[in-house]
Amino acid sequence: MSAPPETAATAGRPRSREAHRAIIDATLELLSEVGFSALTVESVAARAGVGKATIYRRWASKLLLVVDAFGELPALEDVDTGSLQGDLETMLGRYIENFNTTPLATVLPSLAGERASSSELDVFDQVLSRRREPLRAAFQRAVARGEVAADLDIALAGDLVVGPIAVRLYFTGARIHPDIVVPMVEMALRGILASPKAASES
Amino acid sequence: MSAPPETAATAGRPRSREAHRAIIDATLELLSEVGFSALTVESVAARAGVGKATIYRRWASKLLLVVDAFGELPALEDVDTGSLQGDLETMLGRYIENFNTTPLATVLPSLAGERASSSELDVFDQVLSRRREPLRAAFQRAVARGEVAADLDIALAGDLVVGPIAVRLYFTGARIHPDIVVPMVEMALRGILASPKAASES
Amino acid sequence: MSAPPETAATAGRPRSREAHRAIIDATLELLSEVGFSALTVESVAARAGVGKATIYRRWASKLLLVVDAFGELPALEDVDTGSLQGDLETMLGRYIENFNTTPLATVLPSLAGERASSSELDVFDQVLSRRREPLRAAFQRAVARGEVAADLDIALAGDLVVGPIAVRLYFTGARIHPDIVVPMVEMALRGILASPKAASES
Amino acid sequence: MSAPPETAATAGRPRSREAHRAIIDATLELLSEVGFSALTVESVAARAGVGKATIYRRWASKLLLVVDAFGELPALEDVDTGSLQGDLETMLGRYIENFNTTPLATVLPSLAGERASSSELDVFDQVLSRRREPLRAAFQRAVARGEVAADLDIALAGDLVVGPIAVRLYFTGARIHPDIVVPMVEMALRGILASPKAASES
DNA sequence: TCGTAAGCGAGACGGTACGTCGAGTCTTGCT
DNA sequence: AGCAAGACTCGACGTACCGTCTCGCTTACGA
Repeated sequence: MSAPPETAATAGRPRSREAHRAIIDATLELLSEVGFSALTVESVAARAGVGKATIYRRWASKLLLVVDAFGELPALEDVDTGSLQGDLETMLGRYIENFNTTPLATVLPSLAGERASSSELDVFDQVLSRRREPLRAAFQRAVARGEVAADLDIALAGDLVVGPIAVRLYFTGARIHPDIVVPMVEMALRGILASPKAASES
Repeated sequence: MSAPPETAATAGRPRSREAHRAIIDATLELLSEVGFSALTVESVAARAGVGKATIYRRWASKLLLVVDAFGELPALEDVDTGSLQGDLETMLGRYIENFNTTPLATVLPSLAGERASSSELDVFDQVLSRRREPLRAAFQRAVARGEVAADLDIALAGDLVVGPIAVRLYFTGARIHPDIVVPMVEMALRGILASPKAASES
Repeated sequence: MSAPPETAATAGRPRSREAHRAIIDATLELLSEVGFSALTVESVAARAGVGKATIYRRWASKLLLVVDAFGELPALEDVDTGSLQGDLETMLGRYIENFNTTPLATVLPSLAGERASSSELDVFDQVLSRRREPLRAAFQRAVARGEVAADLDIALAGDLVVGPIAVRLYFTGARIHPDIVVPMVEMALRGILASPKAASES
Repeated sequence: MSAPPETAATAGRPRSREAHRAIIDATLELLSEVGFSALTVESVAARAGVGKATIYRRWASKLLLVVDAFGELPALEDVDTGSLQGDLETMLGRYIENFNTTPLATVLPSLAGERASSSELDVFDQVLSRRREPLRAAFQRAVARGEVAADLDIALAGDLVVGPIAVRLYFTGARIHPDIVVPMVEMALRGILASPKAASES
């Protein structure tokens, strides 16, 4: 992250926190309004009441600015309901709400798409994996509770749960309806819970 | 699609099929070489040995050109092995190979990302749903065989199967290893096959 | 213009002459309306109801077309009043009228200007010298009458008479007022008539 | 003229004087080499080592740029020899030399021709009249000396002297030979000096 | 307390690509 | 073979952004 460094000992005028905030805010506003590919650094500067150099002093490129702004958008939020199904339904239900209340639904695909053809977006990977951390945590709790097999491929299980949302988000112009969460989690969870051994026993 | 229209009787010199092909081919080549966001219409024109106007006469924007070129990249390929699991493993296995042999792995996320913040990509939706049609067909065969419940939500089932691939494609820089297909299909399929009714019966 | 030709003749060039006229007329109209530098061959073709190829079959370039069209604009008109002064005043007076009734005032400078930086306008020279021929003729009559010195540099004399008009036409946006002709001719003529010998005798 | 304004206190980075000079110089060079109508803004930018936007920031069009560059080409140069004839012969003689040493011979007709069909060239008029100022001054000195009639139409007299040069410059591809100056001035001057009154006296 | 080093808004800079337009050529089918 | 229509290549247009670079100013720290 490029938050104003705490490191001291720098001479000269310190970087303005207000400018930093104004830039991030303007970026998020504009992402909502015009989308990612129509976003220009010049418009961000104008909206934030800031010179372009002030932006480039903090971020090396427009992309990295947007990645940082994206980092302020709501991610999966950890919830411990006591059961895996409860955790997943709550977490994903809340997360989906963000698609309608923040530019997340456009920014996330845009950045992911850009990452595919850009090499400078290693940063993006870290942001993404951090954002999915609560999901991993929920699975680990389930393992600890003995709710799922100990040798469960947690990464794959996570992808299975999140997959349908990703597919609809990327491949569909339509909004994702919140009601889909329950059947979606249910179906994915059956696949996850029914370990091969259990399946053969039944 | 902007394939030369079947409508006849147009006055004037007809549009050149060679130019059309050369443009699409150049686009695909350049997508492989430099990726989507570094692709320029000018470079396509130069590579195809074509004037820019000839491109813009056919496609209103770089984006629509790329969508059309994308339409020529390999999609899911229908295979009927007799079992749902066989179908899915074969289809997805083959499809994943394309990520390493075509620009698909960069173009698909790029276009999906662009669609999120662009309104002119309605076309893209049609292309995408056509490309997924074989998946739907495989599920319908399974329904006909009684292999899965008749009231299965086929769209959701499809998303569940494809989801993990999408997640890894979009959110990871890493290549998708072909070996993941078998466990991936297995896990998804367990969720799909274990219908609520069957589960309560057992 | 697309009405079926009345000519009974079969193949060949049934509309050839009409097309030629239509092209020249359209060119002159458009020169009046939009001026030389905004004139496009495409607009001429459209106005004339003619294909571009039909124009290029006759003229090698837009410039040569305009030169030809220019050739149809009124030139100096030979008049024999019996005296040099009478000839010049009449001829120039009439000529100046054309500046207000034809696109001459814009086309002539435009072509002259183009000639300066274009090598293909040799043709233009011939057209120009033909257009000035009546002036030369008037001077030769004056020589024959003994009205001017036999060794008069007729070319220079012509330039002197026409010069002020040229200067005003080229260097001034203002229209040339017809009343200027009389004093202009008078002043030039005094320079021409007062031969060095006559001057020394007086 | 677009010389850097004297107005102070403008925010932001000031416009580069070097860029300005480089653009004008490149324009003049290219005018010499390829002529007016083959001059492109892109080539000027390339030659000057400047972005196109830097040119368009200063001049609204190629035409206005060339007008400004033209303003730096040598004009009539005021000379006071004591006699009108001496002044004119010297001034015009020197001026004609410029036709062979600068792009003047092509730029002047080109601009004049363009002015005829373009409304944005009001600027050009001012440049032209400033350039002819020395001629007017010479005539006024002659009036003061009593060398010519006090009521002489100076504008007309100027046009008469300059006229033959203009005619040959515009209507002839041939170079203007310096030797023509003496007879040309002589003939024009006789017309100017021989006032109507003097003529009637003789 | 004051110099100085860096940050600040503004906006010009060199580039690069955009999407448009026109010149002059070529290719249809019709006459 | 000429014609109207219109697509073709080429190349310039004028615009818009990118990321960098001055300008003339604050603004805080350290001497």
